[in-house]
Amino acid sequence: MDWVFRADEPIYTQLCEQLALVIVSGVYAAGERLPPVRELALDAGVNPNTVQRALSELERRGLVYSQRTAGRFVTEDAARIEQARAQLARDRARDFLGAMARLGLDRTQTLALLEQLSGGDAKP
Amino acid sequence: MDWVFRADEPIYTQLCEQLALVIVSGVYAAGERLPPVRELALDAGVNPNTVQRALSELERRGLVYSQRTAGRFVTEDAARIEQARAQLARDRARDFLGAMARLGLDRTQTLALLEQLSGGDAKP
Amino acid sequence: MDWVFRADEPIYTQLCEQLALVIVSGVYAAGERLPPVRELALDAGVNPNTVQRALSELERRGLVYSQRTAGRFVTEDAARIEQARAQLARDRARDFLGAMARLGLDRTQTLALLEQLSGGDAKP
Amino acid sequence: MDWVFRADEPIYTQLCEQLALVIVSGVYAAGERLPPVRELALDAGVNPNTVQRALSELERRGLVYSQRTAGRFVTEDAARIEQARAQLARDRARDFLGAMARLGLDRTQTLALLEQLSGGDAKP
DNA sequence: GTGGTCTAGACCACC
DNA sequence: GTGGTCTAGACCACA
Repeated sequence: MDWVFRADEPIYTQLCEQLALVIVSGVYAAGERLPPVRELALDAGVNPNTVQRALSELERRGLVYSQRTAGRFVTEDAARIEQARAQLARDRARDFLGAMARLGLDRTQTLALLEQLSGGDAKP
Repeated sequence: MDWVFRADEPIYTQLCEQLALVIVSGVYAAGERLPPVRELALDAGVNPNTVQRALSELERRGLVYSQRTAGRFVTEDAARIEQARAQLARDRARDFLGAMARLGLDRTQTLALLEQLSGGDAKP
Repeated sequence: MDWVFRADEPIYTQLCEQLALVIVSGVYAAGERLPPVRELALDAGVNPNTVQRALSELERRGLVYSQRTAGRFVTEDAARIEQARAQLARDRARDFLGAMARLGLDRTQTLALLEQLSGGDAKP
Repeated sequence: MDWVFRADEPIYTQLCEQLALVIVSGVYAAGERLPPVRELALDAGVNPNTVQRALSELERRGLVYSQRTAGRFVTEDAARIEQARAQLARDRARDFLGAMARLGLDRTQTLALLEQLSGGDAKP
């Protein structure tokens, strides 16, 4: 993973978001064990406490659960993962529509652009 | 403006991108004077040279032009601005499709989600 | 190389021009590695940043490309080099015609002079 | 005038060259009075001694002559001026042929380029 | 006061 | 050791 953080939002929320992303993307499958906190912290270049906080939030959302001694695991509840995936997609889509609106494209134009884009690789 | 920079890309390119965005969004109209380099630098919290570099790139793209003593101005060529706007929209749309694909949504599902989202503010 | 700079044009543009010249002249062949930035800077007696800027412009023109760790290389695209060579020749020729015009020689007289000069080393 | 000097040759020779140029170009007509040394020096941003030296050389070549009290004048010998003009043109032409040779164009190709160039304003 | 250029010096990622 | 980026600070031309 390549962890990238912006300066305008707490790192732990961004970490949380990115972890949710890799989970719903299936990088870590349902029921799979997550890397230890220390390892994640080292990898992301942040403080272990920050990782802890992000994971707690994911736990609150029901995406991961922890077993005292064995570590943390992705939930085995596929519906939960699916729900999170749908939520992330919805958020992204909403952001996208907002960005396009700021660029002066209404919903119709945006959809038209996407249709057109899917056709083939237009030259950039 | 709220300038936010990520750590995975040079500041000057992000600055360039964000400036292009505010220009094509009409925050600075065609022919309008941009703030002085030093002011932008102070505002964005970066070195004037970095701003200079970003603006030079915008000048190369024909979005702005500079008058040595008077300052920098948005181009008066509306077509240029329109073209840049279309390009930015295309880039965003492409990124979006990629992100959705990573979330497991193909083109049809993505379009359906956008359609559905148009109705109103669904629960967050 | 003997680097000579005039005072009426930025160093980096002159550097760029002179580097283009040695490339299209074949001093550095297609695909060949250029000296490191720091070495060129030392050689030319300018700051490494200035060399960097000149090389970036050459890269933008497609005459050189850089590999982060290995150094900079002349493009392997012979057509690009040939195109640049033709462009330089055209520029030089245009300048020459202008200079001769300022000396009062029209096109016919200029061509005649060049023809005459071809014979051998006339007395200086 | 915009006086520009390189660093690889004594200023006085370059000054001499440029003064010869303005004379044979007719900026100062035959018999016309040249500006005082001090004025030229101020204008060119060099030491009056340097101007003196350049003018002495021009005097040696017969392009100018000095009258103790009245100042320096362009020679009234039109043939001398014409001869200098021809010499300058020859020098320039020789330099040009050399530069084109370094760019890989032989005399035939060079002449062809000039012919082609004179036709119209090709886009750069 | 504006844009533009240049220098000096630092740090980073990559191998 | 390589290219790349960034900062700090200076100077210049121009009006």
